[in-house]
Amino acid sequence: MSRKEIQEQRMKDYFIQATKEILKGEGIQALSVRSIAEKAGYSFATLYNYFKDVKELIFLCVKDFQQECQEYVEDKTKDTERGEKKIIATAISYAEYFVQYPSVFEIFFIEKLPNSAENARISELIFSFLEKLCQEEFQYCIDQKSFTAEEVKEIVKELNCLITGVLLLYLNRNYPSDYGDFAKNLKLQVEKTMKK
Amino acid sequence: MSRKEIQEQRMKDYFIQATKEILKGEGIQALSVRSIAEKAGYSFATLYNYFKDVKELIFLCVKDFQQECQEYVEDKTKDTERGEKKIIATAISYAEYFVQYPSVFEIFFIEKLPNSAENARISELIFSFLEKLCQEEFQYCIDQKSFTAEEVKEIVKELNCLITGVLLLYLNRNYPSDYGDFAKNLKLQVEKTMKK
DNA sequence: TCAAAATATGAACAGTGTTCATATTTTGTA
DNA sequence: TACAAAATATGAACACTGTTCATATTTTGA
Repeated sequence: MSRKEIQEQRMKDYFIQATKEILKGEGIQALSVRSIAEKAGYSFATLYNYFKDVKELIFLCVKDFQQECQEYVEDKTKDTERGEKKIIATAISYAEYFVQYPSVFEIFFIEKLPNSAENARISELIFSFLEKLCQEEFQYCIDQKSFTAEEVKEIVKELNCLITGVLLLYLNRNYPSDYGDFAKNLKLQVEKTMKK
Repeated sequence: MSRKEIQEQRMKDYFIQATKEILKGEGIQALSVRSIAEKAGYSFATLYNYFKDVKELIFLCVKDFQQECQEYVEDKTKDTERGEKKIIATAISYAEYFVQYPSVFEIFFIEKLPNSAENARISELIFSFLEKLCQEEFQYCIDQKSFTAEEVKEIVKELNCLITGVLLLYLNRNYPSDYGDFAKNLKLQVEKTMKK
């Protein structure tokens, strides 16, 4: 990276960092071009010298949040025995992360992405993320002959859709209204999906 | 209803009708207090003499859309044989309706509801809607002893979460990117859920 | 017919994202 | 070191958003 590129990336990181902090703290309803710039210590207009619009900035946070989520999941599941149990624990921890940071769920699944080749890649990053988290463990299951590769493909898709829906209904429609019920339901359904 | 109440309801209906038309036509991104009022033939300020805010107006459309969706589903499934097959057809038609009207999906599952007793009722209306659509047929299955009441309770919950997730990923993250793949996946997963 | 009540309305406000001309700073050369 | 040129930061302005409120208009009833 040239001197210039380093400096430019540093500027971008200030804005990205500010965006992440607001999303994890005050939440997405507090996020605006002006609030981001203020937290970064610049004018809102400066932001436009580094990003084409605020959506670009927002979606640049996805990778960082995924990294953080992955670390959360790995820590939560590190003592779980390998195989099916670990996959279940991974899926549940993945969901827990979004309950803890609802605004991250919004960015990942709700915030609109204008159609473009770049955004298609971001989209893919998002919807293949759970698969990525479980990949190693599913491979282990295939090696152990507890699942075929074909079965795994279907299960991953189903887990992904299921958990996304469970989260959306809980976070946006308060269903179930109690967190305990949500967690119980999540566990039950994830286990069921693994059993089929 | 008193004369006054009739007139007031009529005014409300003008705004509700306008809102529904915009949502089904130009979509939610074209929906604003001013666009609704213009379509209704009044000033935007008049709207506030009948609704406390635009959210109240938007969520008053839910019942109408559910009615419409129900008619769509009933028409699509009227020739399907009773029992499990009809439930599957119902769930798929339900999803199809939202693919046809993505803005209705937004209202139902994405648009934020401020916390209140009134909104809790709207929320319940939404997340129990699929159950309502399938209720009669599930009862038939219970009577036929193909499912127990306990099983039905779990299956309904799972169908609900699953379809919500499938729709969210398709409509907001273009996953899968092809409608055919979406429909195939939807069918497969609904059938799987019924089989467990 | 006319006062009183009900209703409709535009101005105004605070917020949003974005653009652009300009002020400021940094850079490289003379 | 001085200065012109390029790079960068910025506030004003614009077109939107939802909402409030004083006021203009219409309807009602005596």
